[in-house]
Amino acid sequence: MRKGTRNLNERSLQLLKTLVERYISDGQPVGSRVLSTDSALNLSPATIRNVMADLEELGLIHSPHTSAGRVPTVSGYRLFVDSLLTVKPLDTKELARLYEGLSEKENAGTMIEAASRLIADLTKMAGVVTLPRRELVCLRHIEFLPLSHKRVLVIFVTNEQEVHNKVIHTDKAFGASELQQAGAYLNSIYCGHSLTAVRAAVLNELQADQERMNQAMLDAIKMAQLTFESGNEKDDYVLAGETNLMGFSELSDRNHLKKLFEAFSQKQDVIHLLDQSMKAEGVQIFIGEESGYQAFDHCSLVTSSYSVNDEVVGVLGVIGPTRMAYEKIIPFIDVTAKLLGAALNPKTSTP
Amino acid sequence: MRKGTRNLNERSLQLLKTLVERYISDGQPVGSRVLSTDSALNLSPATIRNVMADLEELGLIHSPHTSAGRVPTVSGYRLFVDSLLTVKPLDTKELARLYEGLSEKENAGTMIEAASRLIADLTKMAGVVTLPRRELVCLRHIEFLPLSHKRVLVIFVTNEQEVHNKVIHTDKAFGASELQQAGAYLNSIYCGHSLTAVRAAVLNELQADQERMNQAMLDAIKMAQLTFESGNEKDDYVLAGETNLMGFSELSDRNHLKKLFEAFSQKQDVIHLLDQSMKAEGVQIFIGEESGYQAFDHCSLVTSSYSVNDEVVGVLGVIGPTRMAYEKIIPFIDVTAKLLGAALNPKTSTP
DNA sequence: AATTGGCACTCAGTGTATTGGAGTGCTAAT
DNA sequence: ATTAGCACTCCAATACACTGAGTGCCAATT
Repeated sequence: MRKGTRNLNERSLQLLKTLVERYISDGQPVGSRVLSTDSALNLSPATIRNVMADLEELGLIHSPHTSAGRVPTVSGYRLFVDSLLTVKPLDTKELARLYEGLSEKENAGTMIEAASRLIADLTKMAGVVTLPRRELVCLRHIEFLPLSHKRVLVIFVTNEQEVHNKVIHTDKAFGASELQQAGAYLNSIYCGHSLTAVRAAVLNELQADQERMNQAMLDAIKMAQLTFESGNEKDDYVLAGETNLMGFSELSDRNHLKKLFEAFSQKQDVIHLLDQSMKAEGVQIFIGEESGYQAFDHCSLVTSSYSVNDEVVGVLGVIGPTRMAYEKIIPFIDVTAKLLGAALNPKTSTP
Repeated sequence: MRKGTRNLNERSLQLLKTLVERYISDGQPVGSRVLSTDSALNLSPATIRNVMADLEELGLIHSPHTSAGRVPTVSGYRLFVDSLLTVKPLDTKELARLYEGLSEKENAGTMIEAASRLIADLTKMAGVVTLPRRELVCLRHIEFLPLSHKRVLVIFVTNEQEVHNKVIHTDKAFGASELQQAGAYLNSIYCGHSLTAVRAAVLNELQADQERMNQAMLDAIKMAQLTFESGNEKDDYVLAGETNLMGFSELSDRNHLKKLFEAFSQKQDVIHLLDQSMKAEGVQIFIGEESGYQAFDHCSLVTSSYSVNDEVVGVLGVIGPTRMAYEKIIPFIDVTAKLLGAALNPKTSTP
């Protein structure tokens, strides 16, 4: 505490910065000697040791054991990322690959897949991209087909040229032609509206005075209600390059790896985490335990929401070890999100 | 070679059998001493050593190093599985869980998923189930929607209540009503036919004399041709419990594990392998390198095709380390395949 | 007061030697 | 044909010394 008075002056921050940079590039605990030559400060190792002792006391760095160098802690990384980092501009080759890879895709789904794959390939880590939020998507076509036992297969197409389907249970059995009529009716009034709007309108109709509607219209509305009721949107994401993570020595522990992959296949935790970063615009970073999920304890997650028409519709990101090249990854994710948003923009969609 | 004359008599087979059984249950190389007490043969360790030397010369077992016990080789496992194995009847609890888990499912897709999950959970290894072959599936409904740039979105539903969709590129631009007519036409003549039948019929129509058809019919046929042309059926499978494999020490090597998981996510090799076992009826087993795919070098794969109406439509199986309890897994997979086939039988499908 | 050189200390990692135990192969005896 | 006995091999564990990197602290220097 004696030296606590000069906590975090310019110089110690500079040293923390070079320490983190050095550790990120080497993966070895970095000692006072290398730091002395590595930093432009021209200080002797002894001085640096004093500073490092301070940084350690502040919980920014940490020594694996007595005679090892120092390693950044989560708080150390956090400080580095928040205030010390000098982002590197994106490599033009990478930019070109991104640009090329995100164009000329059939529909939103394949685009998302391409984005995830690109992130994984270019970062050599795992890429993840959520599907665009369904609420912001427009209904293009809806249709009902009869099944047995009062069940109906609903098929609906959105403006992203994505086909969704769902089985609903109705009160009574319908024939094919009745269902066709219902579909035609719903198409005529709801086509082009967003799914949220449709849901709201349908609820409204049901609660409103129903006398002006005939039975067929009422049935149609009821089926629409069943189709678009909430709980429907099991948000999903596309993951790519998980196997890249198996190469990192810091994730080599079998148990950690297992936890991580279990989280991937259960999806739930990942979705929660991604949902959080959907709230904020721009790049967000979760370092190590910050995420709050044990499975990601030794990972960092760099995400960015992506938008279509200035409206946030999804999130993409990269998952890797805490020791990752944030200064490159952050701008990379930022740009990728923007490119994906632009590529998804339905300027070329059918009228 | 001196003792080659008494290769593989009853006794040595008996010893091989207990050796394999012991190794499967313990995971430790088994030596002459344990084998002497374990087998009911009442032989001294020395005698057993002689026999083991023979077995080793035949390539059935192998010593990791001079002073370790013996471990079965691939051929050893093969012989064991083919002729020595005494299958254990299926645990009634497991049977009950299987039975329960495979009933009451919405459609084929969820059934397949349930099956895969059940296999993984009950064996503590990885479960894999292919989707039912599309050729044996009937067309129930087909429909076209216009997209921009002479592209058309095709949606078709099969008798399993599965919805498929595909984007096709047409020669000219169609309007919504034209496409609707085309769909109606195709529905009227091809509904209820298997997809292979439809493909064949469509090709036939195109090659036949086209004078009796009007332009609209011709367009419809052409679109059907584009929809069902081969290369369409990207066969797929559902994998569950991959993470279970990370617990096995014999697969702990990071490199092997990575290869294996890459194979899982690329799917291609797995599909080829499963395709092979589709040809044979009943249970098939690939042990270690037998599969021919490097990724599975240290794994065994126990599969069985499953049938609906006496027609093989898919394969299911379990992937685990070569050291697995074959005597339990084999009947388990056998039964699961039969139950899945029965559960998929569309006795309750819509008329 | 800040910086530095010097020094003792700690600790992971490595190499070497030793030992015990498990298991084998071979041979001679039964 | 089987077995007991014995020499041999190899792994695994243990102990020990030694090195090198890095630290903490103190006293000297600026």
